Amino acid sequence: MKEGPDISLLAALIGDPARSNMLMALMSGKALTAGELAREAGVTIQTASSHLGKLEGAGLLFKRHEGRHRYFSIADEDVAGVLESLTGLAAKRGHLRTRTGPKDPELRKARVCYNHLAGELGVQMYDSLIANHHIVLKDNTPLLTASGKKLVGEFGVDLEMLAKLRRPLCKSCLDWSARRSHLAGALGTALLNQFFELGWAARLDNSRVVAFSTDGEQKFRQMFI
Amino acid sequence: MKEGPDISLLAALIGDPARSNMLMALMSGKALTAGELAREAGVTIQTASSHLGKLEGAGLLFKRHEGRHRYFSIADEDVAGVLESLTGLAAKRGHLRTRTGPKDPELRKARVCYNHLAGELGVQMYDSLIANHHIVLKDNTPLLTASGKKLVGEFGVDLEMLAKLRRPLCKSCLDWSARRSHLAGALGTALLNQFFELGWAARLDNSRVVAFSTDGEQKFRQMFI
DNA sequence: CCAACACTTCGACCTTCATCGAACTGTCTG
DNA sequence: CAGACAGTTCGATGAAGGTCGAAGTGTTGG
Repeated sequence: MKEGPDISLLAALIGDPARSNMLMALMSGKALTAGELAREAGVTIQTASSHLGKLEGAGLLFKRHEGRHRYFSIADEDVAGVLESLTGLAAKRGHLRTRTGPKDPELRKARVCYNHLAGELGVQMYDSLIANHHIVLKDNTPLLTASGKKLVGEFGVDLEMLAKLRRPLCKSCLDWSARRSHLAGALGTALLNQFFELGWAARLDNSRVVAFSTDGEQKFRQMFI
Repeated sequence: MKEGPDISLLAALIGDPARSNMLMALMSGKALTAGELAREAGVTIQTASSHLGKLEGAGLLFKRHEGRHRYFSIADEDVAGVLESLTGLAAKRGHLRTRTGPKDPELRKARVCYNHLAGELGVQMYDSLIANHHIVLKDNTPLLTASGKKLVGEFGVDLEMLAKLRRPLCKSCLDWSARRSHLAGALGTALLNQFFELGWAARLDNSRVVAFSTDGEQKFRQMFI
C-alpha cells in the first residue's frame, strides 16, 4: 500500500470551486491578471491572491510580472491535459454547472483548449491531417511528415521559428466534448493563430468559443477535408 | 465564463487523502471490501463507509453486495484514466508520498492499472503490437487487425467471448511512469489474465506490482519483441 | 434464537481552510 | 511627491466536512 505519487494534494487544489473556476478560465490559453481571475471566480481579490499563490506553488500555474500587473497562465500542457480529462469525466457523469450557458453548442463546435483548437473542428483537423498522412503517429506522438511540412509551410506557419522553441512541435490532446484527440503542441498553437490572422475565425470575448466566419469555416473544411 | 462541466466536485472528492488512498488501492483492479479499504486509508470503518458512499454517489465507484460484504471497485476505465493522468502529473511535479516504498522500481517495470498491464512491459507490449501491425490506430482508438486476432487467438484469448461483453475490445491508457500509452480494454484484461494463467507472472500481495518470473519475462519479450 | 460479524446511520466534536476587512508593498500617472 | 491602482500579507471569522463513538440493520453460523 501507499505506492506511487500522492494525487490528493493536486486534486484538493483543483477541488475548490474558486480555484477550479480560475483554472477553467485560464484554459482559454490567455494569461489573465489576478483581478480578472478574482472576478471570474466570484471572490475578492485578496481571496484570489491566496488561491493563486497556492496554485503557483504547486506548479499548476505560471506567474509573470508586468508592471503592476501579475499575469497567470496554465503552467504547461500536462496540467491542461489533466484538466481536460477531468472535464471529460465530469461531463460524462452529468456534473454540469447549475446554469449551462447558451454558448454550449458553439463550445462543442470550436473552442480554445489552452492554446490550440479543440471541439469538433479541432478533431476534424486532426483526423484529416492523419488521414492524408500529413501527420503520422509514432509511439503515440504525432510527427509531421514531409507533405505535412509542405502543407503548413505554404499555409504560412514558420516551421524554422517553431523549431527554435523548446516546446514539442506536435502533441495530441484528448477532447472532453468529442472524446477524441486533437492537435496540441507548438504547431497546434501556430495553426490556431494563423486562423485568427487570416480572419477565418475570431475569439468571442470572455469565452473559450472560437467563432468561425462563414467564409472561414468553408475554407477550413476545404483544407482539412 | 462558467462554461463547460464543473470539475470541482470530482476533484474535491479525489482530493481527500483518505479517499485518494482508497482509489489508488482500487487501481489494483481488485474489488475490495469496506473494511479492507478502511485499513488501506488508515481510518475507521465508519469514516470509510461515509467516504465510499460519496464516491459511489458520484459514480466513481461501483458497489456489489455479496452476503455481509460490500465489494467496491473503480466504476469504469474513464475513472481509471483520470486517476492515472493525475498520478502522472503528481509524479512529474514531485508530489511523492512521504515514504516511497522499496517497490518503486518494480512498480515502474510492471504493474496492474485497473485491470490491465501497465509499466515498462505494458508499454513494450503496446508498442510491439503496433509496430507489427497487430493493432492499428484509427481515430486514436486501437483496432485489432486480422494478424492481431490470429496472434491473440493462438495465445489462448477467446475473442468470441470478449465480443459478447459490452466493453470496448481495445482502448489505450496513458502510463504515469513511462508517460506512454499501453493497452486497456477487454483485450488488455484478457491478455493480463492469460499471463497469470500461464504462470508467466503473478501478483504480489497487497500491491499493484506484477512480478514476472525469469522464464515468463523471457517468453513475454520474445512474443512482444 | 443468539452471538459474531460487516457495514451503515446518527450525532457530536474539532480541525481545516475559504473568506474578507484592514493594513502594507510596489508601480504608474500627473 | 501625492494619489490612484494592482496585488500581497495578516488576522479574525465562520462554515464545511472529516473523524469517531454509539447505536442500528442485515447476514452468517452454530
